[in-house]
Formats: sequence, structure tokens, C-alpha cells
Amino acid sequence: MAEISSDVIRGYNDIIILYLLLNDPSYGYEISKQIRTLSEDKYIIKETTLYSAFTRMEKNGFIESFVDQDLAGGKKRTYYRITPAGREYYRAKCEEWMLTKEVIEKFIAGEGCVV
Amino acid sequence: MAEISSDVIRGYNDIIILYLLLNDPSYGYEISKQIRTLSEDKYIIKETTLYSAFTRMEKNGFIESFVDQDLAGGKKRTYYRITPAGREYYRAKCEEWMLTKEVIEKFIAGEGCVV
DNA sequence: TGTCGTACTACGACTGTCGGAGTAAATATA
DNA sequence: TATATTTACTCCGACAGTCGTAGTACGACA
Repeated sequence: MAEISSDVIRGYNDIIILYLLLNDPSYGYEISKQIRTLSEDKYIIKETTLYSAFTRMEKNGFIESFVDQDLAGGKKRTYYRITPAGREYYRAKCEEWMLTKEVIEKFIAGEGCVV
Repeated sequence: MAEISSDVIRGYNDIIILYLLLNDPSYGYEISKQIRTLSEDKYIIKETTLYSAFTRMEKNGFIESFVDQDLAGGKKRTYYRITPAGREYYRAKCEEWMLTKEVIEKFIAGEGCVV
């Protein structure tokens, strides 16, 4: 079975993560599970990729973090919330996706890629 | 207008280039023009990206090069021809594209990306 | 004479992803 | 009760593909 390579997914992780923040704040572990579930196990994001995306996007102002200190055992969990700039970025990335899709499909040979 | 970023196109340049080699050998400058034309100016590949893709794909056995020495002014031109392994790679990349497309579109919010 | 088009090559920088390791508490399983 | 798994991260360095910049060299056109 074809696998999604890192070079191919690169640039879409942001979309994927932001999509899962559109309605509610969330945190790393949950987002990682949601990606897996929603993609029907076709894409499993690496933890390092996910957390470094959080860091990068927070630095760029697309998401904000806040910490839940009240978990059992004094553990804490870092939540992320999408900002207006993040929504705008998501919109732009979606547009870019549409365009990219259109372009790439000009270079895919016919039905089922018969070559 | 949305622009195609390097992170988004990354991983598809191979498909694009190989597609243009499926029927006939070609060379850098021509391929670059064809990409521009076929994509209706939506994607203009950088020269360095194109030529380094040639080098990489030749090293991987997906394409073979041969030189035309007989151009006017003693100039030469390096052509590339797709190999059977290259065709197989193209096929596999196309499959990967189908899968990736399916996955990504689960994270695109509705028609026109209304967020 | 100078610019544009053709057809590349070289080099180093950048960035997102990844592999591997480590931490630590809560919960499930035997 | 002992062990494994799940939860929830953090840190570090490596890698690979793309990109910016620069340079070469010839021919055609104005």
C-alpha cells in the first residue's frame, strides 16, 4: 500500500492541525489521535512533527497556548487555541491546496495512473 | 492570489518531471517551459530545483541522461529519458497522491473553505 | 552595444520532518 | 502485586529537498 511520505505531507500538517482547532481548543495527544482516526489510520503524525508545528505556529501567531493545571496528580496539559490570524492562514492554505491540486492533477496520467 | 509554496509542492516535482518524460526524452529548459505552460503559469519551477531533481533521480535510477553534442555553436544539451524503474516510481507516486488527496480533503472545511 | 533567450552549474542556507532518547504519572492487564 | 500500556509531553541532532544568488557562454534581435 502506498504510504504518505514526509515530503508529500510537508506543508499540510499546518492545515490538518488548524482544522482540528477550528471549533475548540485542543492539545497534542488528542490532536494526534484525531488525525489518526479521521484519516482512518492512513496518516499518523509523528509526535516531534506535531509539537514542533505547535511551537512554530504559536511563534507565528496562528495559535495561542494555555495550560490546564488541574489534572489528576498535579499533571498539566498544554492546550492550543486558534487565533484570527490562524483562521486566515488556514483559509489561505486551503486556497493554496485547491490550486496545487489543480496543478498536480495535470501531471497525473489518466485513470488509475496507467503508464 | 494563492501561490504554491515550496513546502506544498515538495514531493510532487518528481511526478511532474517524470510525467513530461513519459513519452519522449527531454531536457531541463524545455521541461521548465512545459511545466509553466501546462500549469497555465500557476507553477514555475526553480532552475536549481529542477536540475537537482535530475541529478537525484538519475542517481536513483529513475532517469538516464545522454548528451546532444550537435547543436549550433558546438553547444551541448543534456537529455533525460525515463527508465522502467522511473515508470514504476511514477506509478507509485501517483498512488500516493491519490491517498494523500483523500486524507487532506478530510481536513479541508467544506465548500470554499468557509471558516 | 546591450539585452533577451537558451542551457545550464556551483555553493551554501533554510526549514519542516524524523529518529531516538528520556521523563513521569495514571490506568489496564496478568 | 507486578508489569505493560497509555497519556502527555520535551530535547537534540540529522536529513533532504528547495531556494537564493551568482556565474558561464553562445546566438539572435534591436
